[in-house]
This record gives sequence, structure tokens and C-alpha cells, in this order.
Amino acid sequence: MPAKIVDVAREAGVSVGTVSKALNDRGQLKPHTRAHVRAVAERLGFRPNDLAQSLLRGRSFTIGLISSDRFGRFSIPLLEGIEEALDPERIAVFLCKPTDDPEHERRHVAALLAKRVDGIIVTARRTDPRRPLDLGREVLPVLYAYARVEDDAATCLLPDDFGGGHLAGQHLARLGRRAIAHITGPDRFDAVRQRRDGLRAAMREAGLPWREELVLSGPWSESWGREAVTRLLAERRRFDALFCGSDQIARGAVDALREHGKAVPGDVAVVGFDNWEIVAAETRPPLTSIDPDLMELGRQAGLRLLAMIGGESQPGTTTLPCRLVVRQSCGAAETRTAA
Amino acid sequence: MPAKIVDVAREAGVSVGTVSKALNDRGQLKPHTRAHVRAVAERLGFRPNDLAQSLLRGRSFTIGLISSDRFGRFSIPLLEGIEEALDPERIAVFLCKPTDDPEHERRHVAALLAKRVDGIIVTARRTDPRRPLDLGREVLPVLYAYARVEDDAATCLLPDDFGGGHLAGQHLARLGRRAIAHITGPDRFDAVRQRRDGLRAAMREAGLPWREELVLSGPWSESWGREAVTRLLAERRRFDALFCGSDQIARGAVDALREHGKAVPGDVAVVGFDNWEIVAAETRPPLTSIDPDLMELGRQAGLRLLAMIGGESQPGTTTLPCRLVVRQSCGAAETRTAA
DNA sequence: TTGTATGCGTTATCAA
DNA sequence: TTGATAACGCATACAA
Repeated sequence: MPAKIVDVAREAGVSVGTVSKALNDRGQLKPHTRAHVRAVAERLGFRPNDLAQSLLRGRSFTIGLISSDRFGRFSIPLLEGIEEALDPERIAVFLCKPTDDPEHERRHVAALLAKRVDGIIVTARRTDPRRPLDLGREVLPVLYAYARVEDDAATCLLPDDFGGGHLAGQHLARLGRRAIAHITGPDRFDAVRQRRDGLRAAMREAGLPWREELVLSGPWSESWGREAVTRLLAERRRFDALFCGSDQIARGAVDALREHGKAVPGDVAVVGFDNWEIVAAETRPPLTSIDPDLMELGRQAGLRLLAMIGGESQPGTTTLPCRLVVRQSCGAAETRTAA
Repeated sequence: MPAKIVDVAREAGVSVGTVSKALNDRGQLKPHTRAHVRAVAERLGFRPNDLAQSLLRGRSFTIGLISSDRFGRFSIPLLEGIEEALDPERIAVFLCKPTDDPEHERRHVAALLAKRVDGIIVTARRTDPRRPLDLGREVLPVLYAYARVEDDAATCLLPDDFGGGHLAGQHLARLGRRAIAHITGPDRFDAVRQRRDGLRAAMREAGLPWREELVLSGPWSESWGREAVTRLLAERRRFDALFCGSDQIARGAVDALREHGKAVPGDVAVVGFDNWEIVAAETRPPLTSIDPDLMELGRQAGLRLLAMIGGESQPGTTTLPCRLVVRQSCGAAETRTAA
């Protein structure tokens, strides 16, 4: 059994109150006593029991993390960011097995509430709306990170997909590309529509015409990227640039372009999305890509939840800027990482 | 403030002891009283405070998860497995920001000990030895999952890399391949050596000669896979099969083979390692691969930690079998998933 | 069948 | 300057 405060008290020949004061720098204690108690505590390896402290304070210095979808590669940077923000505050994170099932979710929430977490961060794989977390009659700070929710009073943090698409279009336009094709994911994804609209806005600003026939929606896969490029070429569409809805799609597209004898970036400049290092960097040539900066999103999520726990409520949806990461698929040497 | 047991007691017109008994099915209570108390508790949304319970029981029903390396794609299935094992036991998981720094790690351990976790699972990215977790004088069940430690008394769970290599060699040999090349990761990785030795053992069993010139070590990257194949072909090495140390390497190798006019699996059968769906399935042709079954490893880790918490100590290193996942890169239609 | 009292480990208040 | 004691919320042994 770990040493408790009474053990320290007995060993040091003082009362528990004195020990508490000595270790927490409270009250007025003779310096000698303080030092002595500390030495004894150190020697005994005393470590205050957080459970007792939390019970007393009514705060657990703990938050819960719930995911409404399987953990995936998006969760990792998000997680890292969240922990980075919480770590200095000495707040620990309870991880809940991701689930799509409302019943499981309810059980997770119940468990978190029973553990008296100070707040909850909800994460999702998609940026499409989900139902709000059901807290019953309990009231507790809840923040949705990389998740949108059907409730205007909710606090949501999302990457700025529109801005990301805009950034891609702007980059390509500035490099002198005129005909930008767009191969992307399923249209039912909010992110797909946002990125597309961002691209369109950037093109309009650059005075470039929008051509529906250059926009192709399909699955989030490499093979779709290949298939879409093949189709564009078969249809003899003319395009000198390609913005892809994901790095995986871009990877397939670049492979297909190369296999059809098109040079990247010579004939076609390509911008991907996600900046998934392992895909973007291994593509030939390495992909210029839009980075949704999920780690920063996680960090902001942690900081905002902290603020909410502190009493500041900040309802509404906030989007965080994406970054342009330049590699070699656009032929630009510039190293802008603009917002 | 959430309702507490006294609130329920007052509202139900009974004492706290009665409430406790009613809700926990203890003691002898008039059925009517029990029902009444339950109804009141339900109405008030009463939820016992785990902090108080844990303090009383001396157990927190909570474990800590520490990683000595950044979270990566390997942690995800591991995590899912761990949670799957712990979920039914209603045990929550504290996640600690992964770190390589012993000082940070010490702080994490201190935090977990202060929270009175019932046990700790340590994870690493590599299967190479790490220093044991420093618990000070505390004693607590610790399990190393996907991590090896320099301490024979420690409990370690690892994928059977040797078995995985053996499985790959056996599969290729059974398909009639005679000259198996091996493109793999850096030799300093224990996993690399194990997988290689497993391959060698399988080849010996099949009566196939081992040729050092067909074994190439390099970085864990696609481009290394391409480079290695290019080198083998340039040196005019003859091989009709290829076992790669990772799916990424295999992907690069397959791309290079195709680009050099070699058919897969026609001219060369290829087996990868990791069964990283997103890589293996998108390779042309889709990769047959060895799956280290990390989710199952995580599940076992959770179950064993549970056993250790229950009092059974089970020191030593245990390896869990890998599975062969057949796709199309070997031309085998058989669907063996042997151990 | 139900109520009361004690303890879990800590901090804070007040008395000494 | 230090010590005793009451919380925090719950379960449980024992008294009624």
C-alpha cells in the first residue's frame, strides 16, 4: 500500500494538518518543520491520493474523449494536440472506445459522468452533423472537435475546408494554371462541398471559368483517382491543374497521369488534401497538399475546453485555417504556408 | 450539482444506508421500499460518484496507457483491442501523451499513480528493448504490449515476427516458388531479424537454398522498395518471389516490378507485412500480407492486465501468432489464415 | 426491515 | 506555530 498522509504524520511526529500545510505551502509553519515533513514525505515516497483530493474539491482534473467513429489516422494528430494542451494543466484524458451506436455512447457518457470528468471532447471522423451528446440533465462543458453538431448552442471546432479549397485554387492560379480539374470524394460529405466551393471562389477571383465537366466525385480511394484521370483523358478534357479532395485520390491521379505520359507538374500541376505525410511524401513527385492542421485543431480544442471548464462559454462553430504545404507536384519552389 | 445519495434519501424519506442497499441489491429490504428508492433515484438522475466509491474500495477501475513513442497507425488497433477487453469490465483508460523522454514518462507515471490506477499498459512503436517503467517503490501490475523490456520478470506481449516470416516463406514455397528475395527494414530492428530468420527457417524446411545476395536491408519506405527491386534487376538476380518487411516496401517493390515489365504474381509473387489495409488493398495487384493482428494483441494485453490486477502474475514474454491474409499478389486463391 | 455510524485520504477551518 | 475535526460521497457493519 502506498504511504498516506497519516503515515507521514506519524513518522514525522506531527499531525496530518501540519503535513498537508507543509507539502502544499499553506499556513504558517516553522521552516524547520516544513523541511522535516517534506524530507519524511520524500523518504516514504508519499504521493497524495488524487481520488481523495478530487472528492474534496469537486473537480477531478480529468476529461473524457469520445469518438463517434472508429479511431483512425485523423484521430492521432487530434489526440496529440488535445493532450499537448491539457498536459501542462495536469489534466488527464479518459479515452472511450469509439462507437457509432448511441446506446454504447450513452454508456460511455454515463461512465464519464460517474467519474466526474470536468468536461468532454467529442470527435468524429467526418465533419458532417451528428446528434448532440446526451448528458441527461447533467450540465458539463462539451466541445466538438472535428465534428459538427445539430445544435447552434454547441461549441464546434472544424478545419476550414472552404479556406483549404480556396488556398489550393489560389496557389494553382498564381502559378499560371488556367484549367483546374477537381477529383474529389462523395458529394454527401460536407467537406467535399466546402472544398469544392472554396476552389470555385478562388477561380472566380482569378477570373477563371468554372467547368462542371472537370469536377468528378467518387470514393475516397487511390483507384478512384486513377479512374477519374483516365476518364478525363479519355474524354479529351483539357486541364493543366488538378486539385484532389484527398492525398490518396491525388496519389492515384498522379500515378495515372504518369502512366498516360503526362508530366507532373509539367503538363499538370497537382494539389492534394490532408497532407498525409506517408502518402504525400512517397508520391512521385511528392505532393503539394493542403494541411488541415489537425494537431493544432486538437490543441485549440483542449485550450477551449479548459476555458469552458473555467467558466467561459463560447458557443458556435469555429473554423481553423488550413495550411498549404508545398512539395514538388506544382513546380513551385515557393514555401508559402499561408493561412 | 449532480444528485447525491443524501438527496435521494431525503426525497424518498429513508436513510442513506437504505438507499445504498436498495440500489446495490444488498441487505434485506421490503420490495416496496427498494422499488420506491429506485424510482426516486431514477427520477433524480442519481449517479454514484466513482471517486467516492474508489476511495472506499481502494480500487479505481481505471488503468493507464503509456507509450514510449509517438502514437502511430500501430497504436490504433492496439488501443481498440485494449479497450475491447476492458470495456466489459467497466474499466476506463487514461491515455498519456506518448514520449521518448524518461523525464516526461516519470511525470506521467507519477500522475497515474496519484490517480490510483489499477494497472499500466506500456506500448512502444518498436519491438526493440526499452528500459523498464520506473514505478519507484510502488508496486502495480505493468504489462508491455508491442514492447519488449530489459527485465525477465516483466510481462511482455509481442507479435511473433519469426512466425510471421515463417508463414510468408511457407506460403511462397508451397506455391512452388524457389528463389525468394527479401527486401526489408534496417537490420537494427529486432523485428527485421526475426522476420528474416523465420523466412530462412521456412525455406530450409522446404529445401530451398538461402542466398544472402537476395536479402536487402534499407529504410522502411516505398522508395526503398522501388530502389531495392531496381537494384536486384540491375544485378540480374533471379528470383520468383519476394517477401517484404512491410507493406510499404512491398508497395514500392510491386510498382517497380511492374514498371520494369515484370508481372506480379506471374513472374514474381509478393508477400508484404503489416496488412495495412490502406496500402495492401490499393496496391496493384492487392498485396498478400502478414497480419500481426495488433487488435488481438491489444485484447490479450487487456485481458492479461486484468488477470494481473486480479492477482495472477504471469511474467515473461509471450508472442502471439501472425495471420496470413491472402489477396492477389501471389496468385493463390487459397484463403488460409493459419497461425 | 431500516437507521446510524464509521472509514476511505485529503484539505480547510478553527481552536489551542 | 501546530493540532483536532469536519467535510467530500459512498458502502458497510452493526444497532435498533
